[in-house]
Amino acid sequence: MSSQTGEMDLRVRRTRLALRNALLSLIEEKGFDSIIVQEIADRAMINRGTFYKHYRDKYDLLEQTMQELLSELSAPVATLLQVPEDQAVLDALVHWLEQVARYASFYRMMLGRSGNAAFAAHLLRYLETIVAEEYRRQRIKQRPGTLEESINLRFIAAGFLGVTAWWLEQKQPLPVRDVATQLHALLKTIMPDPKAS
Amino acid sequence: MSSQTGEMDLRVRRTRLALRNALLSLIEEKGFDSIIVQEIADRAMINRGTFYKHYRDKYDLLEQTMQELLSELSAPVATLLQVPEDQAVLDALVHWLEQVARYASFYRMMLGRSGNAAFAAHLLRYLETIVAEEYRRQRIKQRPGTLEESINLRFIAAGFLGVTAWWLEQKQPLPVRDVATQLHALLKTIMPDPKAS
Amino acid sequence: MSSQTGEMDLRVRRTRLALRNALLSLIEEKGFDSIIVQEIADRAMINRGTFYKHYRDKYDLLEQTMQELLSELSAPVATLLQVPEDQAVLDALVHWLEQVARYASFYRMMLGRSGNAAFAAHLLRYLETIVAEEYRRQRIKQRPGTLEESINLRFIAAGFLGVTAWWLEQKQPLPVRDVATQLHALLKTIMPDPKAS
Amino acid sequence: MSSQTGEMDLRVRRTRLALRNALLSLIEEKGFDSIIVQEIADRAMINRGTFYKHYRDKYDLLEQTMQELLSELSAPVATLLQVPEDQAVLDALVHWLEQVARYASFYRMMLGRSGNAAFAAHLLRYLETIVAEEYRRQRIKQRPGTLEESINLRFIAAGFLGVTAWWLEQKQPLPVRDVATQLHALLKTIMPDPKAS
DNA sequence: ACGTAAGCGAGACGGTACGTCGCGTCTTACC
DNA sequence: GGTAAGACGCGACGTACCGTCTCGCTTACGT
Repeated sequence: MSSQTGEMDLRVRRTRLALRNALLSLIEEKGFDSIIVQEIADRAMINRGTFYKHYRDKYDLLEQTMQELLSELSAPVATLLQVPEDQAVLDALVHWLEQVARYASFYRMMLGRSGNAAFAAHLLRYLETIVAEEYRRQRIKQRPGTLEESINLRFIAAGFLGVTAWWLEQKQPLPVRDVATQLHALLKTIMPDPKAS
Repeated sequence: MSSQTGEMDLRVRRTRLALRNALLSLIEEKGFDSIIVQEIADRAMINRGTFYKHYRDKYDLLEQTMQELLSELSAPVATLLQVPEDQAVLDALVHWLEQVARYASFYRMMLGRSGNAAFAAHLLRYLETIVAEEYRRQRIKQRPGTLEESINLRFIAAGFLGVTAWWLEQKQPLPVRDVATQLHALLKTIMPDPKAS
Repeated sequence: MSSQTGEMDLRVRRTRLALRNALLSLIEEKGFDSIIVQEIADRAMINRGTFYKHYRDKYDLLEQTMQELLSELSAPVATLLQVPEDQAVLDALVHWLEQVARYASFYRMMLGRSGNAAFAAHLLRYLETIVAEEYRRQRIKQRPGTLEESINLRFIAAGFLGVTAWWLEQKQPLPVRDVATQLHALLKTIMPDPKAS
Repeated sequence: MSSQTGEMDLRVRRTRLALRNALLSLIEEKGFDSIIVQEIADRAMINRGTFYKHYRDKYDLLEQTMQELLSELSAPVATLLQVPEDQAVLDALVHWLEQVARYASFYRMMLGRSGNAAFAAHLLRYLETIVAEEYRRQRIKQRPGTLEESINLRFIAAGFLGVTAWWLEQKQPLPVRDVATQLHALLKTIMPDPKAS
């Protein structure tokens, strides 16, 4: 049941990959809630019993799949933001949107009205961390832990996630760059200029 | 199965009220998803079969309950915002938070990680409408339907909802006024000053 | 889950009867062990889930069915043996064999090599009681509870059951009367003549 | 999968012995039916897969184990009965009971209410052969194959097995000699005296 | 004594059946 | 007509064993 990726039995890795992909494609088609384990197993072309050898239930599979997607996001964003340039933030935004776009239908479903609150909460928490770090990086003179700061952090993270969801909802896809630019503008407006404060 | 409130059989109104309250209290205790119809019926002290005489399923009951809560919100907010004063916006914010606070545990659950995406989407849509009207009221010089405007609207509405959820998550309740003030400040920062533009 | 026969819901009685008959016919065809619950339900044309509303598992159903069959046996045999005639014993034997013959295929299976030990033990115990009563009726001068008596009782009951099983195993059915007569002869040989002792 | 004992690989013999003993001890503890292959393997301290290298399933293992036990019985009994003395029969009875006693808990389980019909049938068949030979040895004037003879044979064999099971059921073990004597008496009563007929 | 085929441990996998749970529908009888 | 009581069909759940199948390691046997 553990999730090491490296040194495992080939069959195990094959099976888990198949399950992961089955889940993703099913979510794209009909959302998460209405999926039943038999469907996942069918699509992955493994036996239902085998599913339970690897995951406790469909929520467990979702959890682990989520972790993997998130870890594809985290590292590069962190790297980008190490450069203290204004450009870095824009790059990070672009990277975020592009990454989301890679699994667009998946994220659209998970963030939509028949989506999954836990998933959104997970992403939200992640975004909050990023924004918090950015605050610190810009040495913004808000005492951490302040009421003011907490509210601002959550406001930005939630707004950010909201716009991402909005972007995914559009019938015809809007260019990443345009959305990133507008988000960047919003962030600059809302994040107090360190020199000015 | 219809939802008129006024002229119905007394027994019917009693039954529906009991079901509504049962649902609310159960959501506060364990969230919506894990609730089963039998529990609602038990707590409402009615027969399970009777439940189905009134509602298609638990989602139907939630839907109708949701509508009722929302309609308690809408009217006053609309009224408040008719006054073209800066103060009006703050009042509206205060009213929103107070209203949410009346059913704090309910909203906390529905907006939390084991919450319900449809519910959140519903609220989000409502907030977006309010913010859009406010934009129009302030005659902000953004061409409606623009990319820019759509993004800003969603950003603000989502940020707003995010902060509300954050507020509900706090162990010890923060004063409505403080949160409203900070939100007001954020809104003033982010909504372009009509005179300046 | 209780087994009252009288005052129950009509549907319940219909369902249980169907299950009982399904079980009996299935046992005749393939023995008890290899039967699965789904088969019983299929043949009784009820849903598998409903089966579990009435019986804990297939063993429970067997148990209760067994009780019913046995109670069809007991009463008349007891009555017959109340007459202190030699003829009475023969009559009882005939009745026993005839009763078994009514469900011949069922008993054949349950007493055969793919049969069920618990069932055989059940019958054996019943026969032992009958024989013990007969001993008492004939005022046989064996101190009850003696080693001698216990062994004799068991020997007769087991021999009796063995012959019944043997009779059922025959391809072409032997006349009840012949078998009963021979058994009667054996019993007279083995049961010490009260006058002689 | 074959069962030669002599010339096999040491490891194979070790493994099979371990499995046989594991089976026997498990049967003593909980009867045969409820045993699962994993348990046998665990107790024998071999891998479950290895079990299937040697036996088709647990019934196969039982079968072979049974054969071994039976062959320990047969030979001496046959020998004893060659002597045409009355004493020989008693000796054979004693030997039978003693042999059964060596694996008392095993036989107790296999012949008890949670026992195995196939096993009992097996023993019964064996006993029937013995009794049949004894009939022949005593030149009893019953035409073989008669209804009368068949019934008597089965009656005696079944009675015999029944008493053996009864003996095993007793909490405190009764002396072999007493039971053998009583059985002997029964046999003499029931088997028609050749001289007299 | 040693190389090699066999035995074996470890464990993934496809199956089948289990007993349970929750759903939504229905019927009967009561008020 | 609104309810209570509860049987029923249905479908999914998570679990338990089954028998089969690699894959390497280890060990007894034959030369």
